[in-house]
Amino acid sequence: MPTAAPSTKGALTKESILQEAVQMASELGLEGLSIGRLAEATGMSKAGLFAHFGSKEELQLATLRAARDTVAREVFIPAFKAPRGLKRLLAVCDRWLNYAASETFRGGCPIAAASAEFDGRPGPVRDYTAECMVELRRTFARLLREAKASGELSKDADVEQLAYEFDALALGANTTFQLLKDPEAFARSRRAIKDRLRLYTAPGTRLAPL
Amino acid sequence: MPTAAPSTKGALTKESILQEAVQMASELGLEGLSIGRLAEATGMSKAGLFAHFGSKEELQLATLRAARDTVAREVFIPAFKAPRGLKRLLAVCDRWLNYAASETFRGGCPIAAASAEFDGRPGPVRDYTAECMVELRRTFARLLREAKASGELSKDADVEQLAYEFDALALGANTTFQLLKDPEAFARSRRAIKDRLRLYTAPGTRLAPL
DNA sequence: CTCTTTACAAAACGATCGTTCGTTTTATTG
DNA sequence: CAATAAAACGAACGATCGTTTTGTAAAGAG
Repeated sequence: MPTAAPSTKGALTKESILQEAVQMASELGLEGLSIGRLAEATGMSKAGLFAHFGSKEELQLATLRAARDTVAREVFIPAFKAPRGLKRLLAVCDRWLNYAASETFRGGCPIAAASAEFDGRPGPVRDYTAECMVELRRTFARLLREAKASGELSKDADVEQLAYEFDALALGANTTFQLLKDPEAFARSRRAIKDRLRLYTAPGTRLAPL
Repeated sequence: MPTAAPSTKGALTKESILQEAVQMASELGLEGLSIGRLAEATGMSKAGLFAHFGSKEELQLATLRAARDTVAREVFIPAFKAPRGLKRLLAVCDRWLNYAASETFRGGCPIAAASAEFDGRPGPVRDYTAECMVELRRTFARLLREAKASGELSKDADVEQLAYEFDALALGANTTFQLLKDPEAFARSRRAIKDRLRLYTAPGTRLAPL
């Protein structure tokens, strides 16, 4: 659910702060996202900015929520306009890879970055990150299940296994691209997903847009 | 090449420092690895510890080198005792996944963690991390090429593509396990690699130990 | 044993961290 | 307009960051 546009002054600046915050978090991580640096980038005072969140941890959570909203807006919502089943699954894959390849976030998906950063630090930030990460895989699994129910996907396809693999391939493309700056990663992940799906679909099935 | 055991006092304590450093880096990242915290953990003074490295960046690099030595010792060297080709490839996969699942590093592979942490921060740390990451994929590619040359692997297998996929699956297992603490990830990645390989090997080929 | 180098510690540096306190500016409302 | 509430500020807090300086004990070489 993308947050509705608010009108009050406070919520407005908070939005613009978070817009900058997600960029910083995608490049420097949620710890590198320091209040002083963020204040400078937004042209505010540390104290004024801080008051919007009350704690660094809440700023981190708000930043993650903003990133998740963006994913919903750029990936899930448009992809879900495709008809239920295989088409929708491919739309999610396609949109997510485009999202990761785009300049939406200068440092790649901030949620994926946070998941590596906080996987060893228990707390609400870690929990929320894990929830977001699981969301993608669960969506894959659900869409695969639908495709199976409708007969688009073979009965002997292991839905959870495929969802796991697609998840690893999507995230892997993001990681590889950020580290090596070589966009071939996206093509490779697309190809892997396509190849994998072909094994469980009727021969000649169109797998556009992948 | 694991560093030979040194004898001088300084090199000895430096080794014990790095032993603690890789653990910290695996849990908290290379930035979370602070000199004060590391000094406390090793029972030394900040200054005394610092003198061994001269800068934080050099400490980070030394920590990465130590982690890479461990990977060589626990994964590559033993796996390379397997005969060239498919067996050796499977040995590397198997050993790497065991390494990621083991308690060798409390927070998972420190190199994988560093690659997510530094992919947006240019400099020698980022460069070295990228080099280490590429090493795994290049090894996969080389072993696949050998397997292809020896006829173990079908002529129409895309070596680079498969190496990419195995890389994503190995790294993905590490990431997923660290975030969700569910060891099923390793079994899933093993299965995915095995399934993928079966497509390009003669029917009935043994894919132990995976 | 002596000399020299190496290894470590204690203390302090300036910078930055997250956070708090009062105050002042800016919006919103009656 | 005046009254009230919300938003932003400047200054300072203690803590920690990486780093430097200075001094001393231990280790290695002759």
